[in-house]
Amino acid sequence: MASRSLSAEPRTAHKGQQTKASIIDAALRLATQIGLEGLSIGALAEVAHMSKSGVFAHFGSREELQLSVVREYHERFENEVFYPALKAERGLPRLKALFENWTRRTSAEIDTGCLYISGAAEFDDRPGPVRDALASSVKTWLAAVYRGVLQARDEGHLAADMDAQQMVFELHGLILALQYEARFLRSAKSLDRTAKGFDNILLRYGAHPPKAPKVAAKTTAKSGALRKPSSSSVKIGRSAKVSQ
Amino acid sequence: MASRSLSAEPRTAHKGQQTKASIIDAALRLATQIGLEGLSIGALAEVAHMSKSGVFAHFGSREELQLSVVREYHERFENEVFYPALKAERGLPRLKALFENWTRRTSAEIDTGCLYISGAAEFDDRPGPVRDALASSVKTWLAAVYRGVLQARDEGHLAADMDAQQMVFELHGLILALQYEARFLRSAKSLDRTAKGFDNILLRYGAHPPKAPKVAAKTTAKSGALRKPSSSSVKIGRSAKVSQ
DNA sequence: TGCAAAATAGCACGATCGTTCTTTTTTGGA
DNA sequence: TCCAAAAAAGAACGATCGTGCTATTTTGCA
Repeated sequence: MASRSLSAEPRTAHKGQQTKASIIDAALRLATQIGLEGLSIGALAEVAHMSKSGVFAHFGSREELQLSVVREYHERFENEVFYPALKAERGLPRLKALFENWTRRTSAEIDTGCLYISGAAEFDDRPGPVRDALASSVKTWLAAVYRGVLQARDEGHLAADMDAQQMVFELHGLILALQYEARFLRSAKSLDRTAKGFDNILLRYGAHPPKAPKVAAKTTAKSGALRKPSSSSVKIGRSAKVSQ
Repeated sequence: MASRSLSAEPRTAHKGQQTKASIIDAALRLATQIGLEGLSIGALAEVAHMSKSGVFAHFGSREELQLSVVREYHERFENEVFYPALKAERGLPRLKALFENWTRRTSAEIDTGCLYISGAAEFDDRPGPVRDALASSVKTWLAAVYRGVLQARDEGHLAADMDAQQMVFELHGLILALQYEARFLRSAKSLDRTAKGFDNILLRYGAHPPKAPKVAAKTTAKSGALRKPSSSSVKIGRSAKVSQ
C-alpha cells in the first residue's frame, strides 16, 4: 500500500495528474478573483477548455476541488514567502525577510486577490473541511511569524519582555489593511504605509534604533553570511497550534 | 415635487414602506451572515414570510436590494459608532470614543459579520453601484476618523508633526485583525490585543503617556464635561473625499 | 361603505448550479 | 500493434437563481 514507484497504483496515470494540475492552476486563478464560493465547475471547465464532467471527474465533488485549491495556494505561499526568508540569518533579519516577503506577495495580490483573506470572509461562519483547511493554513503561517519574532527576541534584537503574540497581531493588521485599502479602496499609498507601520512596530518592540533609521538595518541583514537554512527544521508545516 | 407631507406622492403609501423596512431588516441580517452576494430573494422571502415576487416588487432588482442593505448598514453604523462619539470632547477623548465604539461594534459583529469587510472581499473586483456604495461608505467613515485624528493633533493631544493618514491606516489594521482573528480564527484574545495595539499607537503618535499607562486615560476621557456636540458640523456624511 | 390604487401572491421563463450515468476517445504497457 | 484501463465528453436530473407577467388581496381616502 505504501510501496512507492511500483505497481501500487492501478495502472499508470500520467496524463491524468498532468491535466489535473493545470485545472487546479486555472481554478486557483479563478478562485482568487471571484472567491472560493464563486468558483463554479462550469466556468472552470470553460477556461480549461474542457467539459464540465471532464473537470468534475478529477475531484468528485466541488468541495474537494475547493480543498485542492486551498492546498495549492498554501504550497505556493510557502514557497514564495516562507522558505526564501530562511536564507536570512536568524533573528531580526529573518523576521524582516518574513514580513517583506509577506508584504511583497500581498501587494502583488492587489490585482489577483488573496485566498486567505477572501476565503476568511466567505467561510467565517460556514463550517466544514474548506474552512478548516483555510484556517489551518493561516494559523501555520502566523505560527511561523510568531517563531520568527521569538527568535529575534532570543537573539537580543527585540526587547526581552516584549509580547510576541501581540506583535504578530499588529503585523497581521498591517497586511490586512494593505490588502483592504489597496485592493478595495484603490489607495495608492498603502504599500508605503505598511512599510512605515512595520518600522513603527519594530521601534515599539525594542529593535535597537539604527543610526540612520531607515537604511542601516537593511544592509545589515544583507551582509549577514547568508546562512544556509542550517536547522531548516523551522518548517512552516510544523506546530500549527499556537493557541491564538 | 419637493413639498413635503402633502400630495406629492401618488396616493398614500403606508403599509408598503413599513413592510419594506422589515424586509430590509431581515435582508441585513442575512447579508451580514452569508454575504451580499449570497443574499438571495428566495431565502429572503422565506425568512420574511412572504412570496418571492412580493419581496421583489419592493426593489425591482437584486442590485437595488443590495444597495438598500448597504444604505441601511451605513445608517446603523453612523448611529452606533459615529454620532455617540461626538458627545466626547473634541480631541483625544473623541478620538478614543470613535475607536472604542468602532471596536465595540466590530467585536459585537464577531457573531454576525461586518458588511464593510465581507463586502470588500466580495466586491473588490466587481465594479458597479454596490461596490461604489460600499467603498463610499467606508471612505466616509475613515474620513471621519481622520478628522478625529487631526482634531486631536490640533488640540495638542498628539505630536504636531505626526502623520494622520498613517495613523488611520494603522487603526484600520487593528480593526481588520480583530475581525479576522476573532471571527475566522476564533481567537479569544483578539479584543485585548486590539486595545493594546491602540495604546501602542497612541504612544507612538505622541499622546502624552499617562502616569498609570492603562486606566488613567480612560477616566480622563470620561471626566470631560460631556460637551454637547457644539459644532456638530462634524457630520459623517460630509467630505467623503480624502484621497486615501 | 364603496372603489381605485397599492401591495402581495401565483406562476412560468430561461439560465446555471452540482451531480450522476452512459458513451466515446485517448492513453500507454504487453 | 493490440486492448484494457484511464480520461474526457455528452446528456440529463432536480434545484435554485433573478425576473417578468397576471391574478388576487389589502389598504385607505371619497
